[in-house]
Amino acid sequence: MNGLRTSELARQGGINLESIRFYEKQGLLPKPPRTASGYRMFTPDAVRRVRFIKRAQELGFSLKEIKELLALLLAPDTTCADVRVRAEEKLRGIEQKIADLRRMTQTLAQLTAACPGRGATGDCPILGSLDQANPRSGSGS
Amino acid sequence: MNGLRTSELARQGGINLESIRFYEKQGLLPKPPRTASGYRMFTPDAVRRVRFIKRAQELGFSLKEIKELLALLLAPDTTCADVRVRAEEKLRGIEQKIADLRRMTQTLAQLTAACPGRGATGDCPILGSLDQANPRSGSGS
DNA sequence: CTTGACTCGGTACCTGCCTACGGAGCGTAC
DNA sequence: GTACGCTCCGTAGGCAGGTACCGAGTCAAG
Repeated sequence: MNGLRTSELARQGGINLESIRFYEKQGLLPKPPRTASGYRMFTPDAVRRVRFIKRAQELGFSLKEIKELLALLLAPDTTCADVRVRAEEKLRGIEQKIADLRRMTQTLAQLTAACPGRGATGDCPILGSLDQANPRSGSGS
Repeated sequence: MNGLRTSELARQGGINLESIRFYEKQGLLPKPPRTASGYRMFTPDAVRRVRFIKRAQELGFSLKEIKELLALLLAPDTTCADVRVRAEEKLRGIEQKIADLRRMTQTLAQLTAACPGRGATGDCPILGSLDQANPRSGSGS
């Protein structure tokens, strides 16, 4: 038999062996045929699949979303548009996250800039800001 | 007694009642004195503490880090510099996350731009890219 | 005194993504 | 034929940050 064993798929896919079984359980990898004694026999196709999953993860897709992408991929009547919609949604989601994080960095940057870097904590604008109920991250009205 | 009860602290702090007990267990809130029958009696100070936690969370600090911040805040010999170091570390961490996310959006944006939005999935650059082992997120060499 | 709202504590559950363990069976090299 | 390593499976654990449930006790009003 020339199918890949689990560990070989894990190696070629660059993930942990246990993750293979985990993905299979989650429905991300198709249940492969087995040898008479129950060993999984993966085709090289499975390596592509694993890499697909990894790449999609790197693009910010959750396993759940990747599962949907894979379902789309396999559905005969899926169009490119279906896929693009997912990508665009994800894009917007990530942009939203970036905006959130940027607000955080702005506030943090302002606070660290205002912090003299010495003296007691009582004068620290960072702690001071955190202690305010509703700080405007500067001198409020 | 004029101490706040748990639910009142939760309300004023803007968090769930159960979270109060959770934070206490995690060491984020000091164990408050109790009435004879075991009810927690919080001082108004606890409201500040809860809001501190919430604000720090909004700035991207994990509960673990917030606990450290609070410890700093309470240590008598903490200087402003100690606090600023934390804030700067967090700032760098968040900037790193932003950079990661931006790479994702760039790739996704390129892919969706390249996607015609119609036709079969076989032609879809998005799925195609995910299927590649080592895509350069554009037209490779 | 009873009712109803509140609180207590512990524990279990949740999402997301794995990772580890243990005991059994399989396969191959020597 | 046996020793070693790989594989099987189910289950448990772990991080983060809570949320939910339960039975029992408490408090204040009527």
